[in-house]
Amino acid sequence: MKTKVTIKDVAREAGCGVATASRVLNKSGPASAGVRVRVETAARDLGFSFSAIGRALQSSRTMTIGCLVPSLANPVFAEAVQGVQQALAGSGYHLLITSSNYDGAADNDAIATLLAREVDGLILTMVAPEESPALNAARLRGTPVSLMFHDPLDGFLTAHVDNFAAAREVAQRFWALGHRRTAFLALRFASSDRSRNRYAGFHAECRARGLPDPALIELSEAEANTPELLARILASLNGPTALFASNDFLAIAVQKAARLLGWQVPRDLSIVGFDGIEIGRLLDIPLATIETSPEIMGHQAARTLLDMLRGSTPVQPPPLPFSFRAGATLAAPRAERPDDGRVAPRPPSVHSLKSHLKQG
Amino acid sequence: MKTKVTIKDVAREAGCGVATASRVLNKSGPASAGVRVRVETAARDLGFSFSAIGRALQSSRTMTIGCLVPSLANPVFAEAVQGVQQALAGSGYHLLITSSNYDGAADNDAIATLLAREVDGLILTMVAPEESPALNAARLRGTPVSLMFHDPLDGFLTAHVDNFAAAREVAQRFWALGHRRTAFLALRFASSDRSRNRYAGFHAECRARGLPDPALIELSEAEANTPELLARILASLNGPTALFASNDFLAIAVQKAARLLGWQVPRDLSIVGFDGIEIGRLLDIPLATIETSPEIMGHQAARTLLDMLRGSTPVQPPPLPFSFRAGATLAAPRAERPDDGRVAPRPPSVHSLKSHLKQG
DNA sequence: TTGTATGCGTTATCAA
DNA sequence: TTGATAACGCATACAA
Repeated sequence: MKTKVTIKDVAREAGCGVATASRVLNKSGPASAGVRVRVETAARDLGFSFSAIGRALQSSRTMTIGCLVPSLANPVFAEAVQGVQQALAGSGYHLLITSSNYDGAADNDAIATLLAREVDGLILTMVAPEESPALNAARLRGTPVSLMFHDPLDGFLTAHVDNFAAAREVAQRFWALGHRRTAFLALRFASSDRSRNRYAGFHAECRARGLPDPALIELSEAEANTPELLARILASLNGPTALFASNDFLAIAVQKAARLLGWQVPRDLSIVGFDGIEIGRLLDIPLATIETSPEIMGHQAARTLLDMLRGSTPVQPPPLPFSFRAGATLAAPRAERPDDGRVAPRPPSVHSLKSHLKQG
Repeated sequence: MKTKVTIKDVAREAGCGVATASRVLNKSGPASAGVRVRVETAARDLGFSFSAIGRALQSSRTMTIGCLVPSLANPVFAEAVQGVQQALAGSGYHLLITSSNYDGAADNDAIATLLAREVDGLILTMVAPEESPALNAARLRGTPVSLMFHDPLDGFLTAHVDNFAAAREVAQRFWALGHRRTAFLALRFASSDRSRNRYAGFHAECRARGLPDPALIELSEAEANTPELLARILASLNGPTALFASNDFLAIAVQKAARLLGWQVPRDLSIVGFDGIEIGRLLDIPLATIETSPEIMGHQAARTLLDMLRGSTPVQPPPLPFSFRAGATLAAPRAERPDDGRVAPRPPSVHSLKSHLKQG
């Protein structure tokens, strides 16, 4: 019933010493045929299974890997975790998963907890990896760390896509279609190096093409989740014809908001997202987006970590590929200015256009 | 430094015994002011933190809870896990998360592994809880178990919604709008008690209203993910005017397929989903669905488990509320047909299901 | 081939 | 108020 059966019980039942039982069950040493069967049947009869605790204490390896992501509710991270799990399957390692809810302090707590559990390695996506005490503690302690989603950092290896380059491609495509006034939409811009790098690339390419700097809009949770609020923000912009959303959810939300304003996508506003979540394909107007593979990212991060655990010293892998996924949310702007006959209520005068567009 | 610093190191540094150091750091016993500061500074200087392993071995409690879900890629489960995490926050317990990928065998392996880690409790959503050896092992061992999503089972407590009743409500609404020929769409029907119960409720209410039995369509992964294949299946049906999809993703996918056939939703086909995922609200045609709260479900499951761990013996909580979320995918059928509801050789319902049908 | 004894990090017991 | 020690479950060095 409530009794945990240990190797000692098995040994007693089999009439041998614990060392012998251990050797038999682990196939780690010699044992006569006789005692072998006795031990094995005893183990089976008693329903014995090894205690990971005892093993960990003795071998100073827990065979556990700690994984931290900002949120599991975001399918991008959930998929990455799936990729990690898959890469770990059969390796003997198991995953201890935590999420920080995009909270930098929780981040550090979580890592500290994982370290206290003596995880053998860490796979992390953090809010602020740059100056994390916990990350330093891990390094000090000699616990291998593999990052996901982050751009290359310091002495850490990371599985990532080139956010900067991907964002440049979006700008390039906007430009090629004839868009001139653009906007960049982000949630948690300040706390996400991904968002920042995407904006940086977008901005850089706009400059390179001679476009005005994109309008940068950072949304609050409330604004992102309430189409009416988002619509108001959209309306206050200087009539961009193309908008780059830092992730696909925002891209979908902004479409909803545009609809509230009576704008048609892509006629009145082209939209491109980021991530390439599956649902984007199924929408009435399939979403144009940068397609990445979080699952492969997780897979790569896990493989890198396994390499470290195996004793080798892997090098920083190149960025994972991304691809532009065409979609009906992106098209050429409806008409050449100056006289854009959009019906939507919006305040801009021609003058305010140039003066208002500033980088953020 | 690869050196793990233990309480022994702290004691040596502070010039006291390990017991004293333990008492100070745990505030679990008397200690003179002098030794207290010495221990505390030593611990800080050395960067000491307790080993969860050592603690677990000594106290036979790991302060870890094992959690198994079919997949983290499904936001419904991901949200539930979030709810679990939230309920556990501050309780001192941490989560060991695993997923089975809807594989019944992996299910059992996963639980066995969690038990080997001596988790203090389990929060589970399984493929086949009814006859799981691992689940029995947990019970034998005395490890508290709390289920999520499953309907009440045997001697286990579960956080759930009344799938049967929710599905009846869908049928009732179809009926009230004048629909007569209906269909039920499911993925992994055979391996999901949720799907089965939803069909059972839908079927029962159709009967109760005098409607023909709904057509039951079980999709393969490939069919669910390929609009063309799904369209072919839709076309082969007997012209249902209303379709109940076992989850929101299917409901979205089937809209895409309908569009391929030139059908308009809801004019030619009404669609209702299940789960109430957020994205459904943002779609061009907002999805009518049964809204549930996986997060609250996870929260409840965790609280039930915490009660058990605290030594009380909670009772089975009532089903969590669900609500019908209106959406533009549901409307009255376009026109009445003369042969309404009782002509035409329709594809028979799967007979083997009848054994699963619960009474209303 | 086998069994005994030791140590892993911690806490509880108990004697000082 | 302290500290030495046993115990937890396991693997292993070493002795038999």
